[in-house]
Formats: sequence, structure tokens, C-alpha cells
Amino acid sequence: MNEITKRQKDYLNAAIGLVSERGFSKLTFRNIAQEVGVTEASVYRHFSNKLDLLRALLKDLEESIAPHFEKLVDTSIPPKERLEQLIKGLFCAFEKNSAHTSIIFSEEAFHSEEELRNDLKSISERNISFLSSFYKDLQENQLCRSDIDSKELALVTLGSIKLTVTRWRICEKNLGLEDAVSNLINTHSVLFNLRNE
Amino acid sequence: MNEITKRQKDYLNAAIGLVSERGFSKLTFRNIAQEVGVTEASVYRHFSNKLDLLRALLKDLEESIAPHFEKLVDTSIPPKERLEQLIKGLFCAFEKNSAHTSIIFSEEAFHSEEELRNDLKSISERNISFLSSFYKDLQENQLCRSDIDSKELALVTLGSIKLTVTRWRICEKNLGLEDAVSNLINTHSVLFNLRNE
DNA sequence: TTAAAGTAAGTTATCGTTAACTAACATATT
DNA sequence: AATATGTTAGTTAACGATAACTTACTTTAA
Repeated sequence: MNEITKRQKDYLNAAIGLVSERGFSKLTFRNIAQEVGVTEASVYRHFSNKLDLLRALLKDLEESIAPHFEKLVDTSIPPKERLEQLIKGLFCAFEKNSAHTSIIFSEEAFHSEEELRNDLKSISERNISFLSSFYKDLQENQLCRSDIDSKELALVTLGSIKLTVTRWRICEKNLGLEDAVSNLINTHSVLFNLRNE
Repeated sequence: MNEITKRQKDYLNAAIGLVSERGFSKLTFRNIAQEVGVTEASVYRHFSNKLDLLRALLKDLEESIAPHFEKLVDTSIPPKERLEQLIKGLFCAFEKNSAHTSIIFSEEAFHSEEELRNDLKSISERNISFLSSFYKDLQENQLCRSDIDSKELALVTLGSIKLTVTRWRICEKNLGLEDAVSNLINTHSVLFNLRNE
């Protein structure tokens, strides 16, 4: 609910780095404190408990990802470019902090906390709905195949993005992310018969 | 390496149930022991440490999933049916034990253990390669669109399957898995222009 | 009778969390 | 200007719970 303070943001950045580099299981008050250079108890000055911290973390990550999906409905840009910008934007964010993928894409992480699980669900459904209305608009303007429901197209796109990121993470960044992105865009163009006009 | 004993299998089943119902973080020696009805130390009679247990768990899950992918190359069955059987088979396995999804699909769970991360990677690549050669064969027989590389098609399919399972899990099984399956198959038929002959 | 399976009772380490207290600074009152 | 009050961000030290893991002893079954 409340706005985040500058100092809280410091702690959150430490948390994000921790998840990115050492995994979700290493996200502890001790480790965050160590990263920031303070004591464990000090973290409690800014987050009253772990749920509170996770809530803030999820919100912070959502705010860094949502804009990419929102841009999908900006009709001043050619549709294929919009999709390209979404994919590139997301992958760029993921490259900077793979915590984004760990958290945004991992329902497992929040298995125990129903509230956070629901938050994660909302974020995911919102992203799907942006993608879906993007495709619906294209279909209505004959810029995309319309023999498949726009929501199904959205699910295919999101699934591909998630899988690509997952594989890229697991391969320890061996395979080029750039190539993966252009493959993704090309595959979508052909498969969905995307046109700019 | 070694074959698994009957008693070990009991413990693994308990472990799978645990992950399915209470999440990966609740997979502890204490909880496994409690499920089986023995003492914590007893579990150590069968698995020398946690890495050993996770190794066995991963192998066990792989053995229950691999056959579904292997059936893809059985040319005695019409191709569309083969794909349908893969998807249905996987979803059926996931419905019985959602641990399969937590583990097979979650790179996060094994973030800290490089050995297991590599195992997971191998399993994933193997599955992709089965799907890929399935599509390649179809393409060579003009039973599938061939303007996109078979591996890209495989990635789209796997991504869709994973996303569908994830969403189904997160929604607490509210939305029907049956519908999701038939949607998936239909979307693939149309999108990939799949034919039986 | 001997090897496999189980137990009780510990170890050490780390987790989230709290309590009691301090130093530095801003604001308000006299 | 000087004093009083409040806030912010930090400290040390401990709490109970739980994790992985060990040792020494007992039961059970081929």
C-alpha cells in the first residue's frame, strides 16, 4: 500500500541481487543485511517481517515489468515493432537481473504464501490480457491470423518467452540471448502471419 | 547410478507427495520420515544425504516423464494422435502428482546445486530433441508447415505445455485441465498446419 | 547369525523474529 | 537561543524453531 522509501529500495536491490545470483533460497534477512552492510535486525526497521519484504519485492518487480506490456497497446508504433519491443524489453530486464525471472515466473517460490501467490497470479493474468488485446486489435485490422482466438495466441507468446528465458538461465548464459530474441520474433511473425499494414 | 530399492521408492513417493502438496521448501528429512511413519535418521539409511535424495528424486521423475516423449517417434500411430497422447499423458502425470511440474519445470529449485541443474538441463534438452525430430519427420512428409525450423516448433510446443501447467497450478485447479488440453491441441493443429496424412 | 532397518538423542548451523538500547538529526516549545 | 520531544537507522544479544546430519544402540528378518 504505502510508497517505498529510498532506503527500502536499497534493501530491495540487495534482495534482487541475492535472488539473481544465489537463488531464492538464499533470500534471508541475514544475507540482505550482509549485502547492504548492516545488521540483520536493521532490516526490520524497514520491513516488519518477511511477508512484508516479499510483498514489496513482488511489487517492485512488477512495476519494472508492467510498462513493457502496457506499451503493447500504443497504436502509434507498427505492431511488429511493438511485439519486438516487448520481447527485447523483457529480455533486457532479465539480463540485468535474473531475479525477475526467478520471481515473476516462479509460482513455486510463493507456494507457501497464499497472498503472494494470488498477487503473482494477478500479475500474470494482467500480462496475458495485454498481450491478448494486442492480438485482438491486430486481428480486427487484418494484420494477424484470426483463425485462432487472440488469448490462445497470447498464451503461445508468453509460453515461448518464459521457456526461452528459462533455457537461457539454465545454460548459464552460454547461448546468445540476442539470437534467441530474433528467433522468437521471426517465429511469431511467420506463425501468426503478422503484418505491419 | 545404482538401482533403486523398493524401500527407497517408498521414501521417494513420500517426497513427491510432499513437494506436490506443500511445496519444495517443505521437502525435508523430517517431513519425509513423518510421511513414511519412521524416524528422521531412518531416511539416512536409504539416502546418504540430501543431494543423494534429490538425485534419486530427479531420476525417478525423469523416468516417469521420458516415455511420453519417446512415444512421439512411434510412427505406427497417426502424428496428431501422437502429439495428443504426449500432451494428455503429461497432463495426466501432472494431475496425479504436481511435484512433477515443481521439479521438472523448476530450475529455481536446483539453483544451488550445479550437478542437479545440469541433470535438469539434460532432461529438458532431451525432451526438446524428441519433439524436434517429431516435427522434422512430419515436415519431411508434408504433414506439417515447414517454413519454420522444427526446433522452433518444438520450443513453442514445450513452452505452451509448461505455461498451461503453471497456470493450472496457480489457479488451484479451478479451470478445467481437460479444456486446456484440447485448446492446446487445437491451437497446435491450426498454427502448425498439422495433418494426419 | 548377521546384515538391513529403525530408534533415541544428540550435534551444529541457520532461520525469522524480538527486546533493549544508542547515536544523529529534525521539529516544536519555551 | 536553549531545551524538550520525536524520528530514523542503526547496534548487540538473545529467543524458539527447524534444518541437515551423526553416533550409539536396538529390533527384525533372511
